[in-house]
Formats: sequence, C-alpha cells, structure tokens
Amino acid sequence: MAEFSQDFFKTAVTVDNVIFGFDESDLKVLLIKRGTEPYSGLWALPGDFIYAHENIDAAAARILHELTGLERVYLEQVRTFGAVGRHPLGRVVTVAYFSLVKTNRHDVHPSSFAQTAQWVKLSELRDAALAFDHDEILEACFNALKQRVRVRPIGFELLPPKFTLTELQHLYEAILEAELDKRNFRKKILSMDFIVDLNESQEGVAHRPARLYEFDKSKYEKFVSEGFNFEL
Amino acid sequence: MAEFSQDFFKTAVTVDNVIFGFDESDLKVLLIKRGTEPYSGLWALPGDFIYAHENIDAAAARILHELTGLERVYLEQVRTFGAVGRHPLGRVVTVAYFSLVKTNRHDVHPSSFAQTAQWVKLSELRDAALAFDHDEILEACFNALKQRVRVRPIGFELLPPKFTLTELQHLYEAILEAELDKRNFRKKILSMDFIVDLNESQEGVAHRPARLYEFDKSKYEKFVSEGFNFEL
DNA sequence: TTACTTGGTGTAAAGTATGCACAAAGTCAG
DNA sequence: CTGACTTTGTGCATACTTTACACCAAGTAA
Repeated sequence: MAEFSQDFFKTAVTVDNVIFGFDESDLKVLLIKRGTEPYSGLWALPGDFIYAHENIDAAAARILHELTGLERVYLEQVRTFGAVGRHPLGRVVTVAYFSLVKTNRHDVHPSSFAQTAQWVKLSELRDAALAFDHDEILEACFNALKQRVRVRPIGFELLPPKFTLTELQHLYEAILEAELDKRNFRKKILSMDFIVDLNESQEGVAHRPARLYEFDKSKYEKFVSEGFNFEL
Repeated sequence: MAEFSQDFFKTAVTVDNVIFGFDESDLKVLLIKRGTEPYSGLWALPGDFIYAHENIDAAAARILHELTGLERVYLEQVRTFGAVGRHPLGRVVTVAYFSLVKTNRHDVHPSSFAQTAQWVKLSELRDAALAFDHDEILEACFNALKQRVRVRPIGFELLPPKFTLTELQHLYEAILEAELDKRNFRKKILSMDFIVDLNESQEGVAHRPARLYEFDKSKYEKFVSEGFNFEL
C-alpha cells in the first residue's frame, strides 16, 4: 500500500438491516436481543461486520439469510452512519439497509449474535432504546420506506402472493401512517392494471369473502415502459 | 477491543463529493485531476479519507472547504459504494455526497490531492471515464439531485441571492433534463409564495430587463408548516 | 330467519395541470 | 430618433385528477 494509506485502514464497516414485515394490519420489525457485548441484553437491529472480500449488498443479504433463511429478498441501502463515538470498541461505520419480507411464511433462526430474534410492532417501538444508534437508523429506514412506497410498487414484497384489496390498503395505511378512502384507493390501484383479479375468494372468514388478487410484475414493467408513473 | 473485532478494523473509509454548480444555463460538476497514484492524471471526484476522529458529514464539509473555501454549504449524503475491487490499494469504502454551491462567487483552490480543479459541464461528461467508480457515483448523485429538487426547494442553493425567474427556470430544466412551459412555471413558483419580488431589475442586458427575486426561507418554512408541499 | 360483519361499487364537485400567442420594455445600429 | 431586435411578462379554456361521500351484497353464526 502507498505512503498515504496505512493509517487509514483501521475502520470497521458493518451492515445493519431493518427488516420489515406486515402482519394483521401491523408493520413489524425483526429485532434481535444481543448476546454479546457491547449492549448485551439490549434489543438491536440485526447486523454484522462486512467480511474482507464481501460486497456491501452481499453482506446485507447474508445477514438476512442467516437470520431468516430467506434469499432473493427486497433489499435497499438507505444511508451510512459513522458518528465518531457510536461504537464503544473503535471506529465502526455502519451501512443501513431495509428489507421487505413476508413474515408469515418463514421462521426466524437466531444466530450466535442473537440470543433471540423477534418481530416487534413498529407502533410499540416509538420510544424504545435500542443498542448503539439503532433508534436513529430505524427511523431513517422507516422514512425511506415511506418515501419509496409512494413511488415504487414494493409494498407487495410484504404481502403473500395472493391478497385482498383490503389487506393491501391496510398495508399502505400502516406504512404511510394515514387513513385512505376505500373507494378511491381501489379505483387508483385497479386503474394501473398490474394487480390482477384471480377470480378466487377468501375462505374461512365469518363475513362476505373478499376477492383475491396478485401483483403481476411483467404488467407493471409494461405500465412503466409506456411512460406511466406509479404514485399513491 | 473484544475477541471478534481485531480483524475487521482494516477498512479505509473515504468521502467523495459531487459538487454541483450552475452557470450560464449549464449544470456543472467540480472535478479534480488526480496528482497521485492510483489513477494519477485522470479526472476524479474530490474526496479524501475520513480522519480517525472525524464524523462523516464533517469530512464531506472539509473536502468542500479545502477545495473551494466555502462553508455552510448544502450537503447531502447519497449512498455508500464499497465493491470489493473498487480501489487498487485495499478495501476502501466510500460515502458519496452531493453539494450545491454558487459557482460564480468563489474560486477554486487546488490541493495536494488535486493538481487541477475544474468545473465541467455535466452534458460533456456523459461517457467520460473518471477514476475509480466515480462515473457510477456521479450518476447516482445526479439522480439523487433530480429527485430531491422536485420535493425540496434546494435549487436556490445553486443561484445567486438575487435571480430572475428565467434563470430559475433554466436551472430546473438543466436538473430535470426537460423543457418547462414558461407561463406554467411562473404560475406555480409564484403561487407558493416564498419567492419574493425585490422590485429591482436586471441591468446591463441588451433587452427588456427582468425582475429580480429572492428565496425567502422563513416564508418557505411557514408554507410547509401550514401543510403545503413543494412539488414541481 | 335475523343479526352481524366486511366487501364492493359510482357520481358530482373542486382543484390542478396543460397548452397556447402576443404586447411590453428595454438595447443597439444606422 | 426610429426601426429592428431580443427577452420579459401575462390569461384563459380545456382536460385531467382528486376528493368526499353512503348503501346494498355476500357470506357466517346464533
């Protein structure tokens, strides 16, 4: 390495991952209870050091995979946090990601880092003190999700493949923290026509069953390529 | 440091800064010609290693200050790039920022890193091969600017304190890479009323002089707090 | 069969966005 | 000092988008 450099190669880089799920009309985040110092025993975002020969995106995907067994999940980089004192053991800069998963289909596999992993309602976390600066990271990621979801049809990543329009509406309401009008919501969603009606109905509910729909990615791409914009 | 860590503290973290300016209806970027290896002699984004006790935002501000003498400039973090092979001398992760400056009021002070610094038109850079992965970083930052400018009134950071509506329109056209209708643009801008008419006119132009306006930040904040949204 | 719950649907009114063309205010050259 | 030139500044009609709003339909359960 050249003259200038030696002293600079002393930082550790980690990835922290805000894993969002949606269940029973609630947005949730997958947190771990730390099993090692520092902050042992506190709730934290799942994260890890980036390995020497690992790309950053790959590290984020690895963390998610180790914890949930999931692959090919929606993942997006949000921002990097590196305040000087944020980690008690040295200079650690962390790259924050959020990911969107379908909670109900998969269980969670705690790892060495995590004694326990648990889905926690976002609404119950408003004042929670997470380890490190993870409160701040969580907030930044939630804001990023809020913005993103208005402009890309990524909400579907949080729903099962077949869903009702009411479920979809509740999802958007949870993310945007706002109430939406049922008729207007349906009109808008159905007018972009990449949500397809499966001609199937819910079963086992004690009321009129809802129709099931699915998201058709190729129709979405056609919609975009024809110059339309998804906006909610 | 604890058992796990020692091996991980071997990354270098840098900041790279896409400094935008606006001049004669053109968006420009401040580039340096590298005076040291690697990539000596190539054009690159101004950047530097982050010092051991320096916050990331502070490093971005420092780079800008060293190069231009400017302080208190608009700066925004965009994304972190850390592909394994991106730097020939080791693992170097870089945090990309863009900043918005008023070009005409300040000169540029090349530093040890930079033999030469120069404002380059964005339109002349379409295929340019910059050092490292700086082409990719530049593109990401330009896209971030494009998005940001539609939703926050940050364009004014690129204009002198007094400007004409035509100048403002040209700025938006350069950033959005689209033509805008004069009447509609004026109507929209003036309807949010945080652009104030100074009752002064341009001087020294060979045609009907335009009125001068300024951006009133406190009026903008009032506008926002009343629940309105800047959108262009 | 009745009560209960959630699903599914249309219209009118208000607001926003778009497209478009011409007179006004100054400079400059002859 | 007049006419040519350049850029400024302005308004209206139309299409489109957004909003607000209430009732019947389809199923289950008692």
